[in-house]
Amino acid sequence: MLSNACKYAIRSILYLAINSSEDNKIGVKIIAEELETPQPFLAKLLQQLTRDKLVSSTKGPNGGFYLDSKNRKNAIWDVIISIDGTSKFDNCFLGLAKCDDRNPCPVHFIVSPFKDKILSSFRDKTIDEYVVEIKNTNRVISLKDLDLFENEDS
Amino acid sequence: MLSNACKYAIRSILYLAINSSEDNKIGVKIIAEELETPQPFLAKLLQQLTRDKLVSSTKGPNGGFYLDSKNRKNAIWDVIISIDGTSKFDNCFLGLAKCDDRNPCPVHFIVSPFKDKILSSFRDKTIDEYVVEIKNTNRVISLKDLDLFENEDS
DNA sequence: ATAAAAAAAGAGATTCTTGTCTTAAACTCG
DNA sequence: CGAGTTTAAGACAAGAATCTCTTTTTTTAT
Ligand code: FES
Ligand code: FES
Repeated sequence: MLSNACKYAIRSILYLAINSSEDNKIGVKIIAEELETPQPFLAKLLQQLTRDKLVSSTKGPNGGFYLDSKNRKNAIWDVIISIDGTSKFDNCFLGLAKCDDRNPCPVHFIVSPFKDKILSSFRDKTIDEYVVEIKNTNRVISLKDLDLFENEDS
Repeated sequence: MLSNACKYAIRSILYLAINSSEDNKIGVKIIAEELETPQPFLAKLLQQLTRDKLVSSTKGPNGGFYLDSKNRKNAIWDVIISIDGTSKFDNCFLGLAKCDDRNPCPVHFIVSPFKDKILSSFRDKTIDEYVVEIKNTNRVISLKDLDLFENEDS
């Protein structure tokens, strides 16, 4: 559904939302290590996001990427638009030319409610709100955070 | 989620399930036209499906592809395994290394129920059963069938 | 000023997916 | 048998996605 590029970008934005500030800019190197993504490739993506004003950056020593308060008012959806475009969300799951309720493919009514949900999750919440939700519910973003509950079987 | 190749393959199987029989084999050319897919590419896919005994074929005049009663007992899931493999269904939507309920990414609990549904739709029904469902509910398979209800606004 | 640090930019390499082309093999029918 | 038809197979080509490398520009700190 999403390209690798877009997945990296979303995870970067969330990472920056949680860990960065104007006083604490983070370099590509760190971000790439934390998210375990290819470094120069991620750099390209961050450049793209910066061009589209979804993240902020400064050069030089103590420079790096961060989110200012304006950036935090955007939605994940804006990241998807910037990197992947929206076509993958509009297209039919089985590749038919059109996807709508009146000419549904065999899985349309399974796929369609899911699309709506994920869409509203990405589009109707600001990054800020997203982060609050992530913190409240202990969601994982980077890879290194995995297996948080390794030894606490429920 | 699914590759083009896999979408073509699924649509072909469904097309053959509805339109072919041992007495009515269908050539690649016709199938490719009906589904509006690149012909030689589809031929490759049908060869692959034939190797995996998901479709049947005979060469020569009046030859072509068809589904025998054994083929019809398979599931769409078998097509996906044959063409794409299952990894796309196992992987995390945001590209994290593992996808499970204990280390959920921010969208895990949105994506996960959908995966279960689509999976059971593909895995727990035979092609035969799928076709019955398609016929009962007027689902669209090829592109040419689109806009069936053009002038019957509900 | 100068040196170091970091992003920006652009060219290039690799791999994967998609798609094409050509030849071989098998089958049918006259 | 022999001509025609259709799948099978394999090599090949184009394109996109992914990833890398090098150079330039900007900023900070000394
Ligand atoms: S028509 Fe196929 S997903 Fe909507
Ligand atoms: S952990 Fe991301 S979808 Fe399950």
